[in-house]
Amino acid sequence: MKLNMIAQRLNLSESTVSRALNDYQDIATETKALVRKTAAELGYVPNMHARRLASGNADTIAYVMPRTDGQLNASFLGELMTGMAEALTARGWDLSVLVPRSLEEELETYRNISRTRHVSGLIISRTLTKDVRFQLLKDLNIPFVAHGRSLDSEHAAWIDVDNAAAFADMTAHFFALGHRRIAHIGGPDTYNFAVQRARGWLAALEDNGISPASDLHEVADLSFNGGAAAMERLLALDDPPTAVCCISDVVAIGAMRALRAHGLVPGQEVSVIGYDGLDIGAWLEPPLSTMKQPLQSAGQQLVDIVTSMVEKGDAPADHQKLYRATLVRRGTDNPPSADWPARSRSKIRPIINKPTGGIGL
Amino acid sequence: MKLNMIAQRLNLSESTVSRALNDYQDIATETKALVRKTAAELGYVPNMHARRLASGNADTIAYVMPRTDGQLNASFLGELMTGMAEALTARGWDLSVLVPRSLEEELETYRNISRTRHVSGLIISRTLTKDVRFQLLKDLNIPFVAHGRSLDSEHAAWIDVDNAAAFADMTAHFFALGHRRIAHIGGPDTYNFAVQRARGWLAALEDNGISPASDLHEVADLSFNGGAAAMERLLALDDPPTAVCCISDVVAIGAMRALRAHGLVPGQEVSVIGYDGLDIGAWLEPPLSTMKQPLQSAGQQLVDIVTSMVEKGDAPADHQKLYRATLVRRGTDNPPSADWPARSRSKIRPIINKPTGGIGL
DNA sequence: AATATTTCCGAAAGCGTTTTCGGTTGACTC
DNA sequence: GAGTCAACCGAAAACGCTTTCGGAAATATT
Repeated sequence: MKLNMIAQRLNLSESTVSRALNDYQDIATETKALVRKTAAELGYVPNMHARRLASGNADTIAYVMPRTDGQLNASFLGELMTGMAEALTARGWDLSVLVPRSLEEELETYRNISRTRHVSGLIISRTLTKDVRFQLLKDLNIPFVAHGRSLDSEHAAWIDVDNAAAFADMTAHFFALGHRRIAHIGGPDTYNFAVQRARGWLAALEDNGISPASDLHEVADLSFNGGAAAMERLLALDDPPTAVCCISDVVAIGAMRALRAHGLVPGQEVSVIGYDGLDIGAWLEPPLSTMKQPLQSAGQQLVDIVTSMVEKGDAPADHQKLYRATLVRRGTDNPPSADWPARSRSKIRPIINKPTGGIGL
Repeated sequence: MKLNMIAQRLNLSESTVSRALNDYQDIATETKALVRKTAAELGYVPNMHARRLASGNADTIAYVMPRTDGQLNASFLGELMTGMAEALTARGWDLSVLVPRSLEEELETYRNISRTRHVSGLIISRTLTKDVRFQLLKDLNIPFVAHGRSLDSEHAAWIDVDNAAAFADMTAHFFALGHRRIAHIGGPDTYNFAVQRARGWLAALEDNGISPASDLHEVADLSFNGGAAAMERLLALDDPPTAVCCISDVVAIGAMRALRAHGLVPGQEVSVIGYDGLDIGAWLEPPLSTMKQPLQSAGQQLVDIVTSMVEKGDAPADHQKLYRATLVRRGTDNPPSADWPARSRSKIRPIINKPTGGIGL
């Protein structure tokens, strides 16, 4: 089952067999065929370590998993990883997973990789507005592609959703439905996508001749609780919004809870649209409208890009792709209600809003 | 940055340096210290491929990701992988991910691994009642640990939740609340956990002197739709249940939707408890009660087990661990309602129940 | 017909470790 | 003071493959 066995059997040299299997041009076509046939017969599988040591290529792509901020960014994760793994195994490459505990550890890992080259390329995600990784990876000369842009990603490879367009669409949709007080619950602007989404919302408002009221822009933790808290603040306004653009479905779900806590029905007094297209949204009461990004193939794409950079030495900047998210109307986006905000506004009071804690059996 | 450089610098042989770094007993303590110091100074990092080729150890654990049945087992996935990755990097090992497209492909992958040994151990999950992988991996002599048991797992290493106990607890809890018509929405019995959970439910019924009515045992797809459909069937019964034990939170959420579609409120006319402890459950209306399994550390555990089997050659059967799930009461488990089932039973009719499909913008 | 080109293959030097096997020392035993 | 043992280290052979280089045979060029 080693290379030399198949060489012996055919009275060829090891090197010839090796080159035959690797499709070198200086091997006769029929020799190649012969070698491949007997290789298959003998069930030959090359030893990865030997191959990698000799060639210097690791044939491995590492996915840098975001340090879980606790969130279920996860439904996402499964699809993404499946896509990556499939694309890689089709090529005979390995998928490795890195879960750095801190930024410093992450950067240190990158430095190691650049030394040993035991990973040929990286896929990073959860990009920050200002993200030092871009510069470091470039300096270290490690091929990589980012899932999401950054201010520092100009010369890097990335795929991303057009966040601004998505939130502009979302906002314009609310406008078309008749809404005029359209709020936005965004995220910390260390996340680049948070900045972009806020920008899209703002642009759409201005395009439609609405002067954006700064009190309609809330910043929330990217969590259920964060969404709930932000919505509380919006409801406490003198002139609360009739529609809310939420930075994520998770945040939107928190916001829905806050509405209910005040006896309001999402999509009735206050319309809500989330972002991510989580399946679960369809099963809420009422079903949550959302923007869905096409990430079924994102994993594939990312792998294609980074392998191509590794193999063909493609320039990073040749690989920048922007996708559009599409609106999925499910139930929480409707025209504004006539009797909202009601006269009896005094009834709206902040409410402590925590999910019911678990009680052990 | 190679081994020989640090050897030259110290006037030692490569082999001495190597053994020093690997803590061999036949190297003077002070020599070791010296070697390690200069290794650190020079920023030496061993070449994985060379090391692995020479030693024959791959120092890599592969996680076999379940072919996504579409479900959001994903929040789960994130936690699990984080745990595994952390435990492995602490040891300097790699985490690799396998996503086989079919069973046959999966088995073939295992055969390859047994040849090349480019993976030292496996972590498999989503175990089936009758699961051929156990026998094959044993025959191939590949160290592995399963996340979940099987009929074939007697001589294998595994960690699992006590599914039977969990569903017995759940059922007993319903009984204590006063319920007597307690249904179970289970899964296909190709999944071992489905069998165990059904068994737990059944056992608790009998323990409490209830003769289980076979019409109260539904089998569902492990999906939102599956849960909804199963609940529809239960509601169509002449004597519908007052409480339902659901095999998963996802199924439970589908069931809740079905209840609402009939104007019923989960936890009022019909109580519902799910399983998995998904965070999202707390944000439903009403919040879904559930059984939570302690999978925070499952990844760690799995890695500990499999690495120990690889390194110390531990016997698989020494590593079998059962955990208990705990009830998290949130809102859908309450005493039975007096006026249910109502006399006006004729009102209950099957309803086509699909989530509102998305409409593009 | 002699030379120049291809076409195809073998030899051999790596790739950077690990690991076995002896071989020197110096200390210890009697 | 010869022999025995430890303690410590170096030489060298793997590990299984890739890749460069040169050479022989076959073909094309003039």
